[in-house]
Amino acid sequence: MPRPRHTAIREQIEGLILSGVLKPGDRVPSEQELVAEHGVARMTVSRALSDLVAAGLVVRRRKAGSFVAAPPSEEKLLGVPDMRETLPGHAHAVLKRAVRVASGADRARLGALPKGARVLALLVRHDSQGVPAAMEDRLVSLDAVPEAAGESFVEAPPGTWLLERVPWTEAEHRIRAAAADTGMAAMLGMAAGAPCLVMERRTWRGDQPVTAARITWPGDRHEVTVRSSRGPLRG
Amino acid sequence: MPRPRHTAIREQIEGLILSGVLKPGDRVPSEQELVAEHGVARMTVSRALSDLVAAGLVVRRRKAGSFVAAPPSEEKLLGVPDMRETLPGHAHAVLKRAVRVASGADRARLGALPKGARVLALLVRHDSQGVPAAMEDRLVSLDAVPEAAGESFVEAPPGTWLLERVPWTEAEHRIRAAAADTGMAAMLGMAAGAPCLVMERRTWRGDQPVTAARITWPGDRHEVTVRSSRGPLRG
DNA sequence: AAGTGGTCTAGACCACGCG
DNA sequence: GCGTGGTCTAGACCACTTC
Repeated sequence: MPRPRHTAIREQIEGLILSGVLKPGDRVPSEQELVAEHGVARMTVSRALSDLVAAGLVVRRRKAGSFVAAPPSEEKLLGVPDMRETLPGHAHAVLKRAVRVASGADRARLGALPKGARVLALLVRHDSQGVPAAMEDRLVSLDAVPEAAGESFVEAPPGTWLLERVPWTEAEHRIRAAAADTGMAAMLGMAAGAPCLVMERRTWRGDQPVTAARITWPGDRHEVTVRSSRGPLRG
Repeated sequence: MPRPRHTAIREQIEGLILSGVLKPGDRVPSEQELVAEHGVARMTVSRALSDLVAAGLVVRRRKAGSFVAAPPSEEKLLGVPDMRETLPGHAHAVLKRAVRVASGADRARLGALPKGARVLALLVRHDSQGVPAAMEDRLVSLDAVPEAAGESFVEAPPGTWLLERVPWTEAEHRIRAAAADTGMAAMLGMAAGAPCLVMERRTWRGDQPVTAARITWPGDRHEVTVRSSRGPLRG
């Protein structure tokens, strides 16, 4: 069986979700509909849908149907929650905002982009109770998220905004410690040379790069936590 | 169906693995044997075994049978691979080694331990090509891993040794940046006050704490990377 | 009440790979 | 070759939840 039929059915729906045709909350076909469409037994489509549940792409509710799942919160992505949720009294300010054709450096950060692709570059300061808490330096691929070009990110910071809209399949985080340079120290209200936690996060939708963010926290004011368990089981 | 039968079957085998009755590489009953034992259809036990594959506890090979999976490498646990694999020319030295009744501080680090439980405390320096690369400060619960009491950790460093022997189900990592104090700076051959990456890792087997490690790297010589993808699918 | 998913059965055929 | 797992079928009964 080179191509299990449940795999084909799963991938078809997966494609609809990852391509954005089906958005979070949208209904996906019921088992009966899929049985009729593909001419297979119900257990076969049930397996396809169960696998999508295990992948976190779909949630199923009896009587209601199956729906595209909301993307996992940044909280679950890593222990770097939505800034708005962890930082008490969170506020943010967009310091720079530019749309440009991706430079070589942009392509190095974001990954393989087509020549001439446009990106949105953002510099955001996050405050907690009036005190600077983190700097966020972010690139967004406008190929992947064209609607970001018209967004001001005044209401929701870019991380939150993106996670609400763009399904991702792969994420990479690189975390290191670095001494604050004078510019960073000034923006974060700390001594130059003091330790900072620097996280670079990149996310993809399939093979397509979505966004790359470098977030810098004063070392003594933040901690990243990652929890893992062996294997989420199916629903 | 308050208790699906495939769940009961899965949990029975899960228990054998997590309790250590079945060790990595051991054979688990074949589908036929489980069918006979539980009096269910083959698809039902197949589902139980598939779920164990998804959880990473079991691997299945046609004709050969199903086997307890090798625990994921530290590499996969987080991007903090086995020191021996990433650090070129790795060597390690056990600087301190003590068995003691868990102190209050030990219990705080390791989590809920019975009163009077004994722990193994280790201080290990990791070198790369003769240069100090990281310090490891570790506690091991001797309730969870009694055989650690008689181990010298000369051949394999404790992280490697533990991962080869103890199946874990939960892991937590906390990562922060800190300035090196004078003692740490001296041991790692760096300037006092320079940024360090500090990772605290704790692992559990079920509810039982297994080990807690605090690993400190010079900030400019190491980076932690975490890769996640949405949902491993079943095998 | 009716539609949906969750589970289960008792078969079946096939692919793979160890012996 | 033959035991194992991988997939699939065409039914079935039940639980849950919305309608």
